[in-house]
Amino acid sequence: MTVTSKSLSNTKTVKAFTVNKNNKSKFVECDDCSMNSVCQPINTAKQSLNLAESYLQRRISSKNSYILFHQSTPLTDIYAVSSGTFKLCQKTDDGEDNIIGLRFPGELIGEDALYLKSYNYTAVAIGDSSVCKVSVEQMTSCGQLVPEVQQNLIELLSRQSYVRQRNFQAYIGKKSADSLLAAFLLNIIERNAAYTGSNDSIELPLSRNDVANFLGLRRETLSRVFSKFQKDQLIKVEGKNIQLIEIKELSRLAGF
Amino acid sequence: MTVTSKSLSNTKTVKAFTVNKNNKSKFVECDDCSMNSVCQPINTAKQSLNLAESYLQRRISSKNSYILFHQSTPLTDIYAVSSGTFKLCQKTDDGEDNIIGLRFPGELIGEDALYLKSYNYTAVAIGDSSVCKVSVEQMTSCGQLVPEVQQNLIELLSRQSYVRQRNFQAYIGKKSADSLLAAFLLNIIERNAAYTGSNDSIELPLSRNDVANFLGLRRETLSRVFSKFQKDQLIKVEGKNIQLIEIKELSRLAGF
DNA sequence: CCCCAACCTTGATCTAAGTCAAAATTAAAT
DNA sequence: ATTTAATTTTGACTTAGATCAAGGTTGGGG
Repeated sequence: MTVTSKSLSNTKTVKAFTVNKNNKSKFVECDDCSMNSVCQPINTAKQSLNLAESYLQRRISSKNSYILFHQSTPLTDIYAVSSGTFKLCQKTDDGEDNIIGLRFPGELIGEDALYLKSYNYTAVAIGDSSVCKVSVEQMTSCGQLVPEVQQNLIELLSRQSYVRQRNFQAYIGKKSADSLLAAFLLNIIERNAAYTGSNDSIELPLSRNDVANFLGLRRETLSRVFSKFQKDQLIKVEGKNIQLIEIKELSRLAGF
Repeated sequence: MTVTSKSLSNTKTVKAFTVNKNNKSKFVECDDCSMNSVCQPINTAKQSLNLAESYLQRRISSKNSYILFHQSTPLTDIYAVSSGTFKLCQKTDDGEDNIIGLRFPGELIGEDALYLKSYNYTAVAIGDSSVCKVSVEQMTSCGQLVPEVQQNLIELLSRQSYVRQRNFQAYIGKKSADSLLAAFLLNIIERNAAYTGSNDSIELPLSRNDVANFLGLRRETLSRVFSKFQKDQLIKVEGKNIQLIEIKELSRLAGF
């Protein structure tokens, strides 16, 4: 069962660190986290492994604009967002910061550096956030002793492979502002659904500027599309909260 | 060294199946193939594993328009292109075929289905092509016996994670036809460089229509940009052959 | 070799997004 | 609470790409 999910570990999911749904800065449930496969307790016939002492640090908090790591520095850790949001940025030649990805609770950051051993973007917290952190070096040496660790890493990577492909598909070949925004809203709400418990609304921490940057639109254009979507009763916006009203129509616009 | 490349296997690379560089339909060198890590001979202290008999089939050839697998069918195999090109397509609601990816020699197809266990696009050969094929089920049972197989799968997935991220970055946030085409040309030539031996030209098997579809442009627009790039002496086009002349300028246009 | 079909290019208009400028709203700071 | 700064929205105009239409190429089959 090399590439099957839920390999061994009938051990219970770690829920000690999650708090209630009403709390604004709640943490994602471990069950809903992409890191899950490599940070559940591992009990084999021979030994029980204390992850915290081996390679795992849970729920490290960080303030707005905190930088997890810088572009072009050597890989040391991979992270999972446990609360808040992170943006992944690259500097362009003209010094502009380009947002090339977003990460929400339960999603990984930096795992794509496993191959080249160095990060190829800068990861920045948007608002108060927190992460769980896995030391690659330490996990690696663990993996040599405990095969289950390897198995779990395979699960993590194959799941992530799927997530990335899906993300790519969401945006490739889209050009119109309408379809881009529709795809964006559906994409981020889906990615946050397990965490927020809602599949039609989100508390969007990004500025319009950041969204426009990510989608490759001008902020004025994005603003107009937001206005149009509201006028046409496709979405409802209240401050940072965005609620989808006509999901069918938005899906059609997005080409899903 | 769980996630390090070149784990064990000091065994020689399989080169028996490659032919000379001048041959039009040559096969990619195994050294340059993403599948490499899982299809090299494995010799452990205890046993020598015959991959061909276990889970691997080499160089299965296919003609133009051959379909490797269909969207929404269960995962059975993952493939590496050994010659030719494949396009990954999804049907849109209005019946149109949407190209959401391309795969060149040495690249994987279908590995992103490991997580959900079903393919989420249709893979179609463009021109005469061939693939190497790994049976997931068989490899999986092998992995339970031979830990090196697991290790090799980790390498494969982490490398692929990087490749995908890079691919995503190439297109996200790009809107202008110039930057899209520049990014596309640089991207595909880079991805083919090891295979073709050239880092400034390519024999592009796709129709303009397919390229336009993939980039989300109209074929007329794409054609105009091609014309402009030629007029400005950025590229030279002769039939299916495209040669980059001003790589610096193209990189600037692409925002790299 | 010629014909037909598929593919590619070019031209003329139209439309959607970019640009520039200013007003309005929201957030931060004193 | 009031001022100031930052962000967002709206308007007028320009430009790049889409659309519609026609003319060229290329390539395979008789």
